[in-house]
Amino acid sequence: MKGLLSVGEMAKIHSISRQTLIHYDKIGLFKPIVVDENGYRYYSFNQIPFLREICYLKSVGIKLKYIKKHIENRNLDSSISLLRYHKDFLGREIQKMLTIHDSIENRIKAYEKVEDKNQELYLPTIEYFPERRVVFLPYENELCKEELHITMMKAWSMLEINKIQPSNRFGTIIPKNSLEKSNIFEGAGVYIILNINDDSELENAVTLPAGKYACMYKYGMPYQKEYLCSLIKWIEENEYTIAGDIIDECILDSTFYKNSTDVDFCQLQIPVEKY
Amino acid sequence: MKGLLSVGEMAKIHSISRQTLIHYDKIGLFKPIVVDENGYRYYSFNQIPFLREICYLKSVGIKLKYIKKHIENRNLDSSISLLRYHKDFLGREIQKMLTIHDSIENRIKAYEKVEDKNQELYLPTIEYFPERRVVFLPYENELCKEELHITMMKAWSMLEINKIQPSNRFGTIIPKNSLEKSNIFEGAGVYIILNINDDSELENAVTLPAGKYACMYKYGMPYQKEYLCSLIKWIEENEYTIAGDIIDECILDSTFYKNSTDVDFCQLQIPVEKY
DNA sequence: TATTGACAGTATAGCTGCTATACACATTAA
DNA sequence: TTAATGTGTATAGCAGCTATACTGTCAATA
Repeated sequence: MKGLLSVGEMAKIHSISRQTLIHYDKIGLFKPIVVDENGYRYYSFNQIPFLREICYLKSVGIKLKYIKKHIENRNLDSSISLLRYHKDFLGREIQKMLTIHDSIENRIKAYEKVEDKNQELYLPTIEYFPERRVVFLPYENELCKEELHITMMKAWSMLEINKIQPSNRFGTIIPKNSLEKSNIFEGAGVYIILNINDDSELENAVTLPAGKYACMYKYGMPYQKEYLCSLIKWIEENEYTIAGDIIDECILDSTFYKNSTDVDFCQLQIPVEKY
Repeated sequence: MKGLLSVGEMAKIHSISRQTLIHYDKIGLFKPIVVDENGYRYYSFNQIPFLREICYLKSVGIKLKYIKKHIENRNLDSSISLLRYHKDFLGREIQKMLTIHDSIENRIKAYEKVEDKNQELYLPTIEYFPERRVVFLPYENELCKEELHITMMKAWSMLEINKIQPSNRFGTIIPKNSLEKSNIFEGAGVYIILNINDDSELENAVTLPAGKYACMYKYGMPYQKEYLCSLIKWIEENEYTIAGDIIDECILDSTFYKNSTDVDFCQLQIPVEKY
């Protein structure tokens, strides 16, 4: 048809598919000015800027629904407000993605560290740890696998509710002064390390002090006391004293092992002082 | 069932819906260890870390398809490479979104500028413009509405092919030395301004010089010569000389006007020197 | 004139990761 | 006995198309 463009031509001009134009016609977003007796669609040259604008708005991520609403009654003010709204939305999305990007990077670093350390199994060493801010949640029942998993997930949910990306660094804290009690897990609980740049205010936030820690890598769950006893024995033999609460950090959880009854790969961390 | 968790419990622990767990079962991503005679699903506590990991990977935007592939044969190396791959992907996505964010901001600024300038219609003024880098594409046929739209879209596509976000600042350039010719549009073509931070190498990139321009806002298409003539007359009367190619910038295209036969809101920009 | 190829049309399924709905059955408490 | 709660299945819907299958139109060529 002379002076008009077919679907194919219109599609090609805008580098979109014929089907897309048919789709836009169906949803009423962008209709041809003429449809002939065979149902063939024809567009006018004047429609080119409209389709271009639709394609632009689509390309910046605005939903067709909103484009449709907008394009029907387009003016300078409505254009500005649509773009402002979407710009702000994008800004928030970018922020979220940066947070996730960081979270992944932290995880990768943690895993890479494990690759190096995997050798020194059951071997007591002294390591320095910087200050760590954690969220802490006490166990409510006797410590066992079930209680551990459930409490862990409660702590995890607490972070999610506060829109904090949980790190993969978590474990169990056993209070120093519970070591003398009949139940050494009295007052114990799970912790999850918060990212350094995370300054969210949290009720259950606790700070683990920087300093020297007697450490030991081991395969075993926190409720298996034998490794803890062996490390405490080493501390005494080497003329250190326990300077604070005991940390049992999960380095690789059971998802890394085929057999689901397998235990975690953990690191005991006991703050020490020389006397 | 004792020692096991029902769908509802498992869902609640992980802050996901029952339906989601059923869905994961169906697609084989995460299955209960026991299904009783009524079809009731039961999960073990040991499965908690697996589901947590699935939820984490999902939350950072990894597709279930890839999570499934990964989780079946999970180890330290595969975890690191999955995370690295996704981190890089995210990085690229963030870059794209930043570019779009900029593009929107530029557009908003341009529209805000129009809001101020809308008054001075048909009134010649002198404005200073900084250097502008543009992509230029000559008209191939006699200049008319059709040729203008088609050429404009060709230029637009060129940018898209080179993955450059087109700006909304475009128009027609008429060579200075064509003013004396019988067809003043000889050698004329469309241009689209490139964003300042855009240093892509392009065949058709041209730089419009910084300097003083005699300007006039008008409603009319570039092929309507009357406004151009009137502005040139004003230049002569005010003892300026034309110092370079004529620019006819489209400020608001026809998508801003209800009647599709309406013309664009444009600004003529003619570089001038005082003699 | 018949045939071919490039167009055009319609209808449907598929993608992703669920959510929502409708309906049926099981279990437990009042 | 009834009701509430929990479980099951099946299906549609969301967004924005893409892909496939099948049919019809038009112009040019053999």
